[in-house]
This record gives sequence, structure tokens and C-alpha cells, in this order.
Amino acid sequence: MSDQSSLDSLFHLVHALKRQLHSQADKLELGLTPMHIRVIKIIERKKPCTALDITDFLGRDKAQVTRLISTLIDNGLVTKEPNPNDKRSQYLNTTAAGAEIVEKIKGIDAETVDVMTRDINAANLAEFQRIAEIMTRNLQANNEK
Amino acid sequence: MSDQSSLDSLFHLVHALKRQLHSQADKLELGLTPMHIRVIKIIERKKPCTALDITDFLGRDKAQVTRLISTLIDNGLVTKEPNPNDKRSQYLNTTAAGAEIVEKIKGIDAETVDVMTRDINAANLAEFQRIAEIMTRNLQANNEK
DNA sequence: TTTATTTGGTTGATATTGTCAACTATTAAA
DNA sequence: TTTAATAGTTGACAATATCAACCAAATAAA
Repeated sequence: MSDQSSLDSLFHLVHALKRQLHSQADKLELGLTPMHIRVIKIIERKKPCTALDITDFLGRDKAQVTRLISTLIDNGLVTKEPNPNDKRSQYLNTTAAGAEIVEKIKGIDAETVDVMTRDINAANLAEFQRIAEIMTRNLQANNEK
Repeated sequence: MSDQSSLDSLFHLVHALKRQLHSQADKLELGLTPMHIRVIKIIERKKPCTALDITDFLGRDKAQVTRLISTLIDNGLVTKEPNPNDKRSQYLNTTAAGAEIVEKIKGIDAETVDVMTRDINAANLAEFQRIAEIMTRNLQANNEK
């Protein structure tokens, strides 16, 4: 299979999704970017959470993650405490304000998924997700060699 | 449907794809970025092509497209001639060197699609593409209101 | 037809995302 | 115990993206 149009479809989806995330972030009116939102969600989900957990989940550079975390801390949404198991590392937690915002984000996320998956039934959506995951693995395997 | 994991799957795919495109661009060793590659492909495909055709297809800001085109011209891959139908506009064409590079790109693209869609049969891939297009339309409709 | 508006494109400024390299401090391995 | 690996930070910078202001040409409205 070497059909250019499958790539184009995906590019268009990526771009539409990016815009959606950006307008989601604007809706919060907190000066947060889509990546900040992803990070605070991860912290809330797996707290206590280290910076490494985030770089692993996102597959991003540590430098970027450090900076994202530090703005969340500056905004009083996240705290950083010593990690008792490793003095190089810190545990990240959401503050009360942060947790509140994550709740709001969950609502907005659900809206996005609702909008995006309108007229797509659960079976098709599951299939889409399954294929997306295979593609991701295929690309990752290729990038690593 | 309000499943966070469908978004995460898509984010991961986006990121893996971005890296793939970047390494594709590096492989060409021409100092071109993934977006330059997308633009020259569009020009080759629908030449003669105006800047507006490109902004429409990509859904990007005119400013970005202007700059992408101008580096392609600086690199001798694309030419700009007056558009006989509209003096505000110019026709873009690939040069011989540009056309050659587009051929090379086609080969590399085909590889990417091959890698990405490994172990995914044609029917599943078509289904994936169909759903991606529905999602894109859903998001675009939402962004416009 | 003259004015007003829209359109195609350019330029400047700036935000977001992302990576690389160099570095510190701590931990683990030889 | 010297060495190497790991967690995180900082600086520099590339790639992508948008907004606003602007020019010149084209279209619509008066």
C-alpha cells in the first residue's frame, strides 16, 4: 500500500485536532497551552508522579517537560515534593486548584471526543483506535532502527 | 463516547508520525522541512498552482505558505510566474530539480506508508481513513461555529 | 464611473512545540 | 572506589503556526 491520500487524511485530522485543542485551552482562560493541559492531566491521573513518568508517557524530551511542569507550578496548579526513594527526583502532585481544573478539563475533553466522534459508532471507533495503535508501533519501531 | 484513551492514541500517533516525517526530510539532505516537502508535492500535483491553492489544501495561514514557497524558490526547486488571469497572483511550478526531488519524495512517502500500515489490510486501512475523514469534518464544523 | 470592499500575497512580530547539548547531583555498576 | 548511568535543569535554537498591518489588483456597490 503506498497511497498518498491516507497520509493526507491523517495530516488533515492532525491539524483539525490541534486547532480544537487550542480552542479548548483558550476556553479555560488560564493561559495554559494544550501541552500544559496534557501534563496536568497526567499528573492528576498517576500522582504521585515524577517528571520521568511524564516524559515516558508523552515520549517528549525532558527539557520540554521540565518547562511545562515549572509553569504549572508557577500557576499554583502543581506542587513538587522530594521523592523519598530518590533524591534526584521529585513527586509531582496537583494542588486543590489544579485538581479543580483537571475536573473542568475532563468535561471539555469529553465534549471534544463527543464532537469528534459524532456519527461514529463504538465498534468503528474501537477499530480506529486499534489501527492507530498499530500504526504508532510500526512507526516507533522504524524510528528506533 | 467520552473516552480519554481515544485521544491519547491519536496523540501518540501524531507524535510518531511527526518524527517519521522529520527523519524523511533529513534523508533528503536538502535542508527542507516536512512542511516544505508537503508544499512542493502540492505544487507538482496541481501545477500550475497558486499560493491560495496551497493555503486551501493545507488549511494554513497565508503567511506561513508564503514563507514556505519562498524558501523553495530560493533553493531553485520552484518558480513563480505571473498568473495571466489575475495580476495579484502567481503561478507556481516545479523546476527540473524540483520535479526530480518530488520523485524522490514519492519513493520515500511510499516507504513511510508501507512501514506505517504494515500488518494492516486494505479494508482496515480504508476504514481508518474513512473515520479519520469523518473526525476531521466533525472537528472543522465545530471550530467554525 | 467613482468609491468601497474584497481578495491574493507579503512582512513583522510572536507563541507553541520540540530537540540537542552541556551541566549538576544522585544512584547504581564495575 | 572509580565509573557509568539516571533525574532533572538550563541555554540555544529549529519548525510550525497565527495575528495584524499592509500593498496592489480585482470586484461590487453607489
